[in-house]
Amino acid sequence: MTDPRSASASPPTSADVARRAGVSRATVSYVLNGAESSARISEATRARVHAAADALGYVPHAAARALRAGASRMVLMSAPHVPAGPLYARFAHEAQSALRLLGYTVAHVAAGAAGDTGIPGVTGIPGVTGDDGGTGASGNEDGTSVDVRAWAELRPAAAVALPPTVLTPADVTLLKRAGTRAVITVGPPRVAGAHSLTMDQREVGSAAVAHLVERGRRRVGVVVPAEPGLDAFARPRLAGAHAAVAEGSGGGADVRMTPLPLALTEESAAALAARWPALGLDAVFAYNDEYAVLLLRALQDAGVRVPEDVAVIGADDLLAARLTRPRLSSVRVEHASGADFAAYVDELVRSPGARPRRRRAMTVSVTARDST
Amino acid sequence: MTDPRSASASPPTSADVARRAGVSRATVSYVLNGAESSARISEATRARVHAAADALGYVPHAAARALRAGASRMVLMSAPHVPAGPLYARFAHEAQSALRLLGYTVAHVAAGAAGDTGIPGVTGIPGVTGDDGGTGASGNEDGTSVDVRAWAELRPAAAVALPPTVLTPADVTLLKRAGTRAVITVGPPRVAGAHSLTMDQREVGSAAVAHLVERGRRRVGVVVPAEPGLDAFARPRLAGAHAAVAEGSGGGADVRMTPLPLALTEESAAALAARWPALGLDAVFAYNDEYAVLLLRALQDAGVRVPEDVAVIGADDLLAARLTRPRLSSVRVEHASGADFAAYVDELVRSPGARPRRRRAMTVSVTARDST
DNA sequence: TTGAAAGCGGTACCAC
DNA sequence: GTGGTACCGCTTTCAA
Repeated sequence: MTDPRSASASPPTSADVARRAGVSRATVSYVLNGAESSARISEATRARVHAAADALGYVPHAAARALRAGASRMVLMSAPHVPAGPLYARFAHEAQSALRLLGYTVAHVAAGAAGDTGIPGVTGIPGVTGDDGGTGASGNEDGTSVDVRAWAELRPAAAVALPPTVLTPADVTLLKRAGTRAVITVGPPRVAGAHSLTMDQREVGSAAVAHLVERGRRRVGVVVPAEPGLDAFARPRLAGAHAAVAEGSGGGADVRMTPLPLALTEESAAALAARWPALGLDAVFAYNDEYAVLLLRALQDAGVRVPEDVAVIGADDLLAARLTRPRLSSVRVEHASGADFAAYVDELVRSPGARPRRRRAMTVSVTARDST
Repeated sequence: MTDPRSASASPPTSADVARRAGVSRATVSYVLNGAESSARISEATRARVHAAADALGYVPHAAARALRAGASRMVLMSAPHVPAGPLYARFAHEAQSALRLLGYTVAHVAAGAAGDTGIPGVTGIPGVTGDDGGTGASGNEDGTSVDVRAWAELRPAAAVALPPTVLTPADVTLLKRAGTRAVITVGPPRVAGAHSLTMDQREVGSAAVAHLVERGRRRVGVVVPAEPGLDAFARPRLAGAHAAVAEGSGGGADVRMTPLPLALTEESAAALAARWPALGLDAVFAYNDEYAVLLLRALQDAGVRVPEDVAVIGADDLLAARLTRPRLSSVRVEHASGADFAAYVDELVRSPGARPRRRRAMTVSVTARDST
């Protein structure tokens, strides 16, 4: 039971516990951390210490411990700027659980715009940043974003940049310099001095277009979300679509590609559908099942027949793709399991000397249904 | 420019910077924190310090600073166990940005199952936890979950429990005892010694059922997701539905309520639709637009007419609700803005003495379309 | 079996 | 204008 007069006084320290138990701080540390190395503490003493700690509601101070230990067991992962898709969220969550099982404390921290560096006294409120008269706020004129400084200050064991976050080589250098044992980027395969888990969204575009070409389509529209936050995914998917035709996966057939900006609103979809005949397309890859469903509906309302007039394929294989008529074909994305990822991180933390490597973290396949 | 021979050596400390700049650690601290109180440092010295810090890639150690300062500017927020909905994600993200603007470092940490306490040496790997022979792992027989201990160890300025996370009174006590200035629960209005932002999902159920009753429906089915992770939202929504009829919002009309378990799969929906006639319902509130779309489709495939035979209403007003035929009515949920929330947190941190209060963080309204 | 003491990296008070 | 220096809370030798 925690002491009733809770809130007020300052948090109990190990010294408080020691005093209450009538022992030294060292003994408290031994008992509470309970490693085999300190098995030589009398049962009675241990009981007294535990009782005192409980009574006081003692919780060790992570910062003090980390400071003393020199290394933390914290894994920092970037939090997505935008509401991410469900499969993506699942991956992040799985990874988090698996890492905790390995003894790491996982924290998702925003990788967003500048602001502050977490300094107790100095807030990021506009107007405060200019007052140090030096050569600029805090150095880092070389492109290192402020967020990464905040990360480095936390001295994590590992730092994981999930898309759409990107790390510059300078970011990686800074983190490593700060003792981060594993710096990992997940996403596009650009190396940067960091280890990486490739999750190349281009493959999604390639697979979609390859499928359409296989089905005999030659004039392919590619929906590009107007929503800015999706760029990090959308651009590579479009690029992959282009790459597919460049490599001539259609057996040398000459395929025409048309990017189609589309916002996630009915109006936008209706507008696109209205000018559809003029576009002269016989297929469309819609970035995502969500966009695909929206477009499909608008096309049908405009009298365009799917798949007769135009083949439609989405991606991510969401439930929504199975609920339309016709049922939507989709590029299914299979992520590496969170457990695998966690093991990878752990391995890297243990042997930080290892040369940066790349691993595939994603495989794609086409689920063909009735819309193509 | 950061030093090329990056990775190897241990991270530079302020002492390293001092040595390189030929000054004392105190001076380094003054220059780098650049408060007006230290305006009496010569311009030349400041330049030398900055240059040294840059050259070394120096980043202050957050733990050391927090230790010294006694208080951190960290806000801990629970990360959802399950992929949360988009509006919810938006709220979380907005809050995060706004808090950063106020000078806080926000970290989302999992509030999941037990495991470890982040202790450097001791992992949570099965088999390691039993070896301290005491009265149990680390005390806490009173229900305080392990996660909260991990939170408390980090000595955050504020702790925010987002649904579906719940905090017990013991959790709250522990956190406050650890110096957390603001402990806030967002979600169901149970107070617990903590401040709270009520976001009562029951209102969603009430609004939906009230709408259906108003439309003259009397035998109402309520879809309850079979997915376990959604309980925290689903249960209160169902409860709210019941409450609506109990309070007789239908003007004393006697309304029958039937819970309908449904998994987010076509099979499950088809099965439910198959036994629909036997259920004798004239309306259904489907938890969510996602479930509503799924059910709507299955009902239509089974020959049930919407809204003639049965009125269907969803919730969350997702885009999907506007893409079905008929278009789906939905309970729209309006969250408090992230900025408001951030301001609330900040206020609480500044005046931790304040008595626990409740605030509404959500308002609901029905968007009537063609399905009811 | 237990205690004393030296730091981990930063900050800030008080001298010089 | 700058440099000592005493902490913050915890871990971990080394003695006793």
